[in-house]
Amino acid sequence: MNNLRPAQSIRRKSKNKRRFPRLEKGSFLFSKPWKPRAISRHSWFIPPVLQQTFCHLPGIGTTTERRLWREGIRDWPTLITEGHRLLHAGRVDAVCRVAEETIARFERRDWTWFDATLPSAVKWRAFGELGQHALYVDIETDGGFGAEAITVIGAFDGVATHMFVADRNLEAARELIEAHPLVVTFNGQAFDMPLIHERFRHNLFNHIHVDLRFPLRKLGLHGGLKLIEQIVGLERALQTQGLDGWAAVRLWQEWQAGSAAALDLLLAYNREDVVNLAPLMRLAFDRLKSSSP
DNA sequence: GGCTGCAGTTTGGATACACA
DNA sequence: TGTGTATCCAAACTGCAGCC
Repeated sequence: MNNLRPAQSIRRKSKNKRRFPRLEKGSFLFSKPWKPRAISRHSWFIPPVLQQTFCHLPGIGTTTERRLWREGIRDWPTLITEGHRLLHAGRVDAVCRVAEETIARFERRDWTWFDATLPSAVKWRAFGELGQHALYVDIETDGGFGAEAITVIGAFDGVATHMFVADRNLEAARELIEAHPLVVTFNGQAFDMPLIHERFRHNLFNHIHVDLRFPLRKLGLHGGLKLIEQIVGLERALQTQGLDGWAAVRLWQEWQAGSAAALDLLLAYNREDVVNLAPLMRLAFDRLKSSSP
């Protein structure tokens, strides 16, 4: 039987060799120090969880993964040296081969490989290793669905927000997205990221993309982003309360018609979207991590 | 060696969902 | 409303162990 998940095997295969910021200490595969940046809301300790992930290996599902954890196997090198006593003999070679490749890809920071290989349900674990370098992204469109429909790309890097507007500086968003190994969105798997990839089609990003919609749903947080924000107690400014994606379309049309205030409000709305993704990601990571053995 | 049962993984279709 | 993905669930499949 083919052990590759079809949806994963046909995904983007980037050979992008761009270099990205080195990770914080705590990642056993990282030897050189990463130059600290400005004070960040991400400056809490975040444990490495991605490196305890085995369910992307052939023949290993969540059940076997949990059994490996129970047996004290908590990283890929240990799995390679001790896995033979816990895995079916016929699978050990294949598992070790992919585990070795996983380590090599991790050392090379080939996040595109992880993005294509990790089951979507566990991509949130990448926040453990890459959370300090996460970029929270949200786009607005003119109502259409296509690369040219993008009107605004908003991004929050944990310190500052960055707004990119069509016909002004939209292309500059590509550089910011390129520079981050972890991109966090809400429903971006189906909407934001396909459009962004189409828009910057001449570039191959190297990042792991976490769509918060699904981790939050695992935690029982159903509904759209605004509803979930209310549930967890995230507040919005008075001026942007009640706005939604369709309002963003209308505001863009008003701006095109000459209303500068409409663009200001649109950017304020998008800015809140991306800023609120950060605490939601942290919440999802903390709760899902604590629910794992 | 062949059969059977079991545990675990994979597959594929239907459905739900959230975005603008 | 169109889009695209994840999730759910049942069925099929794989590999192993035990038994004869």
